[in-house]
Amino acid sequence: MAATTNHELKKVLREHELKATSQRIALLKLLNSTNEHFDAEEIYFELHKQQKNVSRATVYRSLEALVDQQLVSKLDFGDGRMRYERSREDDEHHDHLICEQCGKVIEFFNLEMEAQQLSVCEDHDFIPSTHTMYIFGICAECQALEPVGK
Amino acid sequence: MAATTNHELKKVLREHELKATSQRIALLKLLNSTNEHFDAEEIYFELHKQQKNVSRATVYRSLEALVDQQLVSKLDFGDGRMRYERSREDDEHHDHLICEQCGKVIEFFNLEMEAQQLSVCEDHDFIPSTHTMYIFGICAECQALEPVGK
DNA sequence: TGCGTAAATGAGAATCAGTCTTATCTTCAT
DNA sequence: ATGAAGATAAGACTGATTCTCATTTACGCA
Repeated sequence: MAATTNHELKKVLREHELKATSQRIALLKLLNSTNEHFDAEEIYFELHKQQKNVSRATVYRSLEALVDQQLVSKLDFGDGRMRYERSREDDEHHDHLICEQCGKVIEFFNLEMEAQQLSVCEDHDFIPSTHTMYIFGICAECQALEPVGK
Repeated sequence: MAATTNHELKKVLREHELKATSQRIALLKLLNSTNEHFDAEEIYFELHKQQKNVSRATVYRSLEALVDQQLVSKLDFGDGRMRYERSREDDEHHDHLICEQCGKVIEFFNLEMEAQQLSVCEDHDFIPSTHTMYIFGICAECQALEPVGK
């Protein structure tokens, strides 16, 4: 889903049985253009910077629809608001390292970890649908700035 | 931290540089007496059932203090409110399987998974402090009720 | 054991993310 | 081009959590 032109995005939306409104196109275009993990308010703000005066309610409703259709991923960093990122072409799930100092988000994928998760589910006769895995800590840059050496 | 008497709890609180107020003692005692994952409102309600008329603000503030001192763990199941559980004696971290049908929470611990997490952190020169790992899906009982066979 | 002070609490106002309502537009199949 | 289904704007509303501030309590010290 690397679509970036209005026409392509329109097509993508229709393929997912969503009406191709200008608001949704703007939203998808924004998320497709960045690797940032925006929250709803930031998305609202970014759209307004682009003269796309989408209402807050529409930001939330559109994000919900796009998440349902897996065109967008919803992330919960545990700080009380949800973040959103474009979903990746490959269906490859990735998880996140989150720096508690600077807020940077580092993505990673670890096959062995995914395998272990499946194994745990099997052990408990549990059918997994999704998972969230966030590791909080201090990133390399922040370690350099404020040596935690002690 | 298997303390359960008022005296023991008082000692535990003082060891963590927290004033041993009756509210905090009641709260700790409640969480130590169960394996439930209560949210703040449930805790507020449970305390009132026991004639401990702790205010909501105090429930939140005390929980925060206890979490800071690692006497209590805070869990984010992603449904808009935080849950709290007593922290475990052994430092053994456990993670959660959460049934999307009935809300049941199954705890698990997987050494290999923890090892993989450390390895990921090393790869990224990242110093981990905590992590959250929740697997959402359907538990065995709910599968039996509503066969997902399909 | 009584005191003073820093810390904690209660009550309710305030905040903040997110959802809902309703009247008004758009999209798009026909 | 047209109308029904679906989407939007604006702001009210909700529910969880935090804040404010006046009052109370814990506890180290005299």
